[in-house]
Amino acid sequence: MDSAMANRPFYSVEKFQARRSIGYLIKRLNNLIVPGAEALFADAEFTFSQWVVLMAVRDGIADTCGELARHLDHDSGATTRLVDQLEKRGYLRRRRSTEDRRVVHLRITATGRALAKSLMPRVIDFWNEALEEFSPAEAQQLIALLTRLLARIEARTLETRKQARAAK
Amino acid sequence: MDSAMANRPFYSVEKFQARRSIGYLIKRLNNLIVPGAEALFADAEFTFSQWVVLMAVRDGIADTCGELARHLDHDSGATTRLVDQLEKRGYLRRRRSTEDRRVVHLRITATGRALAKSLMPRVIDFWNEALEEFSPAEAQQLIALLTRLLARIEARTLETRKQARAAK
DNA sequence: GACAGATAACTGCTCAGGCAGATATTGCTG
DNA sequence: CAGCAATATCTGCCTGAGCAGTTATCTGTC
Repeated sequence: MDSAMANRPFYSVEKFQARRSIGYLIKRLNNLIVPGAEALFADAEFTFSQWVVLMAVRDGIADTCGELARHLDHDSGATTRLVDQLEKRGYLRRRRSTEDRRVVHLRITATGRALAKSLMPRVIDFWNEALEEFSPAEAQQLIALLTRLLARIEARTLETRKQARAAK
Repeated sequence: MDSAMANRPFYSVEKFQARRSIGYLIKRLNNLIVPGAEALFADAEFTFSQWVVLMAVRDGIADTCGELARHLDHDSGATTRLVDQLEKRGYLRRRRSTEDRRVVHLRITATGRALAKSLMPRVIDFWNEALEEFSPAEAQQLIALLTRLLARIEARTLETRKQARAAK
């Protein structure tokens, strides 16, 4: 569980192979998972992004549009439109904050909660099937490694953006 | 290295948390990696997708448009246009096959090879920095786990598509 | 308390990428 | 060898998402 010490570089120009590149693997996984998940929601006409937003609000990961956009590394404009749709269909509700009148708080409605609950088993089954040949320890490890990598790349991204802003 | 035996389900409806979901982690990583990589190529006006295509052709992962689309789990129409751009800029070349006149073979040009070579160090550095706190064993493990998961989900996707086609 | 700078949400513009259909070619089957 | 299904590529269309700019609000400074 403890993080390792600094090492010499993992990749090198000579030995690099696309197939063993994490970026390649993640891109392909994403390209498969998104439509795969959307197929699960086909009868509800639900997008994977919409699902993620609904779950993020339900689980209290994000309370406002901005937080949502930051937590999902998503454009804030696109997030606004995503929330528009979910609100129009009655799964979320917007409420202007009283403390800071710029922000709009998001809350899942009873309908939204019911929908999330009814779709959840499909998602669970999808992932359990995908992980069928993984031991619990391996699944845990995969999640832990991805989480660490995410934190690392997130920090790097913030750093880069800060530099870009300072350059202006 | 050996794969584990069948287990009871890893996820359950009660304990599911978005933050611990592999789909969520992969989506976020993808959302960070794609623009991050594109920033590396900014001066070459290169897309991450274009980079992946160029590398796939260079490394012989794919020889034709169709293979490319399959290997990257990408739309074939979009792939055509990607190749259009890379060809127009002189990085790839199309050549109609003589054995099967439907297929168009792809080959990287000297210019394309030179570009790939010149950009490679940036990509290597990006990933080595991202993996700085991972031991070589951990990095290997992450790649191995992602590869297994990819194979699994890929098989499932093919199965699903076959069923969908049979239903017609 | 006026002004500057930051932040939240939203809107118009543009474009990559997915979907469905068109065309050319091949292979299979009777 | 006629006909039909499958395959490879390409094209038109449309949606989703990123970018830049707008408005409203807040915070900090002098």
